[in-house]
Amino acid sequence: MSSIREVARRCGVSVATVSRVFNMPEVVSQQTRQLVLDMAAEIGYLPNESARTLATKKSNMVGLVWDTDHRRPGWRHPFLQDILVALKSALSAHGLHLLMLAPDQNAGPDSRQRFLRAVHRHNVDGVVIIDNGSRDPAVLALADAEVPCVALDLRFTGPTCTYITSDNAGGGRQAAQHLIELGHRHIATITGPMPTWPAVQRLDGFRSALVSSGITLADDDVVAGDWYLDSGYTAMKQLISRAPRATAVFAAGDEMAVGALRAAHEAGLRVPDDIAIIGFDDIEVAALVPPGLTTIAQDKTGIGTAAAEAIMTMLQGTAAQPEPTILPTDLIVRGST
Amino acid sequence: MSSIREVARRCGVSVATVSRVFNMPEVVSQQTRQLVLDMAAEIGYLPNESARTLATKKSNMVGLVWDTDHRRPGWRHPFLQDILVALKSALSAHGLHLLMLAPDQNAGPDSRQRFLRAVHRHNVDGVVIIDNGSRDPAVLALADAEVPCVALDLRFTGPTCTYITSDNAGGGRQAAQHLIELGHRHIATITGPMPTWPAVQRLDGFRSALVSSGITLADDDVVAGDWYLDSGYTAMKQLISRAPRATAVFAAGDEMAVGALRAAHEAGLRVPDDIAIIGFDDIEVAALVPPGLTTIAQDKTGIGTAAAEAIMTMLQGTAAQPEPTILPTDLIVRGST
DNA sequence: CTGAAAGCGCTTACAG
DNA sequence: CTGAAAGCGCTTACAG
Repeated sequence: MSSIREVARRCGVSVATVSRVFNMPEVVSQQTRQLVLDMAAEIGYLPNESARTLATKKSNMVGLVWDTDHRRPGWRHPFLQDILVALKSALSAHGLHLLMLAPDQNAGPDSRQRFLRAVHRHNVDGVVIIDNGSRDPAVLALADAEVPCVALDLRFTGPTCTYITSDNAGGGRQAAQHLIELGHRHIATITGPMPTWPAVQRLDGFRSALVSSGITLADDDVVAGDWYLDSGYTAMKQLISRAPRATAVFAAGDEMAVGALRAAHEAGLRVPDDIAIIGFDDIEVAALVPPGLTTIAQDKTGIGTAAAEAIMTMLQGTAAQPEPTILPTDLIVRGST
Repeated sequence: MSSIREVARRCGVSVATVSRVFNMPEVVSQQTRQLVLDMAAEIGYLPNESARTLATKKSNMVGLVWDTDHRRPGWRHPFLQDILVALKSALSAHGLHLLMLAPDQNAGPDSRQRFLRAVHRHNVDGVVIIDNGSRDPAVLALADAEVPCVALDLRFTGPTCTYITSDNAGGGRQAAQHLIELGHRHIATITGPMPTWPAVQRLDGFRSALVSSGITLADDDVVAGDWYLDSGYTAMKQLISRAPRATAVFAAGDEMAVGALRAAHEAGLRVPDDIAIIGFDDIEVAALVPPGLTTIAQDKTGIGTAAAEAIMTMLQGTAAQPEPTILPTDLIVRGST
């Protein structure tokens, strides 16, 4: 790799000038600039980011924390790829790269420091956190640090933190309204794992919309799942066994809804005639499982893009931290309601 | 951030000694070592990776190239998350981080250099390439560079290159054998996009196993898809319209198989009684779509892990580049055959 | 086993 | 508009 010295030498200028050509081009004369640019292109000069980071304390890398909990190896995000694509392309348009942060080796596996250490060692400028619902203390520790953070689906606050989330309460409301409009009066729900924020919000919104229509959610008609398919299947079986049985079920996540669909099917119930089912997320399968899953769609691309924008505003360093972004959800009607 | 100087000062030793404690601990006296270690822990010293990279030319970062083609924004990997998890955790066990390489801003969007430049600027030690079937010249350019590369599902060769792939031909054979054992004699197939390597291999294996049993694949019974659901749907309609109609179909990817399933359903055909369908990949949906998709499973975790191991061997720099890894596939029988 | 010194490739006041 | 010089935080021969 040719260094800045090499191009300076060949151009007969100082390294400072070459540096300026790349960092504050307006300050160098048109003629010198062109000379340097041409020479750089000719010999394939590329600034060394490590050296630059060392000198400026800015790495142009944002850390990605995700899949954090070594005790939950099976955890999967329902639409990670969509988020990643949007996030990465929005960041790269501004010259930022994404570094997947691995827990620091020298911190213990349970150390609260294991991400923070990685953040500092690698000089990442900011971090994006994709929640996995585990309340990992090492993730929470990032909030206390002075590094800009944006969390997804996690109420992450602090002087340099903000978060992005779908309007989970609103989505829950949409689900309820849809079912009510279809004439359902006895409605049940399968919630997410209960202390988690999205699960709570979706339930709250759902319940409040029912209440507005004079419908109450019986305790027996609320069963918690864990977002995954099997839990939806089990929960649905439980709901089906009740008498009288609900005529509609809101599953707070599509995977669980698919499990519920299967349980209904096995019980010989027709969907939506005997029982209607509505999910949440709009994952790919939703359109594929017969009779097609009606669901509340999250704006997956919007989430990734908003995360990128939030982190970039914070890196600008101008304003205070950006307000949390709450993205609207969308009712997608398919065959299951 | 406290620097190496600070801990040296506090311990009354030279920075060289502190550096040795972290990089060649066996060479410093037990007593000094402990002193330094304690002090480092006390003041929270963390080596700065940028400075280290600058000095050693090794960054402990491996680049990830994926989703490379800006002209194909909709491209999705069927099991990216599984690969990522396995790759990341295997790498991080060795202190390596994954940097998602964004195309270099200053190369044109079509420049063959756009990944290579990012590789050099960021001093990544190696790169993992996840193929998207696009033959992006900027990806191919990585093969000519001197940086260690391992590609997934892409026959990537060169002095510092190797690749990982499932045994696509073997999987194709397994699919054929399964159908033959079930008594099928008139068999059709929906292939992947045709010049791509996995598509070709799967078809070759499939066809050769048929031939071994004295069955030939009629030209009309071979329809190409593009891996995605819709193409499977369309291809299946076409196959169904043939007379005589095949009694079994091998779709070379699960997404396409799901589309085929739908087409069969819409045509009023019972699966597997009227027509059997077998897929390839074993993605999550395979188990979810009724009647359950029989498929040839890829070892998703194995692929990620193998990629990590290959890159680490190359970084060791001892041997020549590692041999390509061909991972066995697995027949998973469900309801569709 | 340890230290002094040079060097990795850049940026940025400070002068001019 | 440009250059000389110091500094970013580390590693690594070279001596001892």
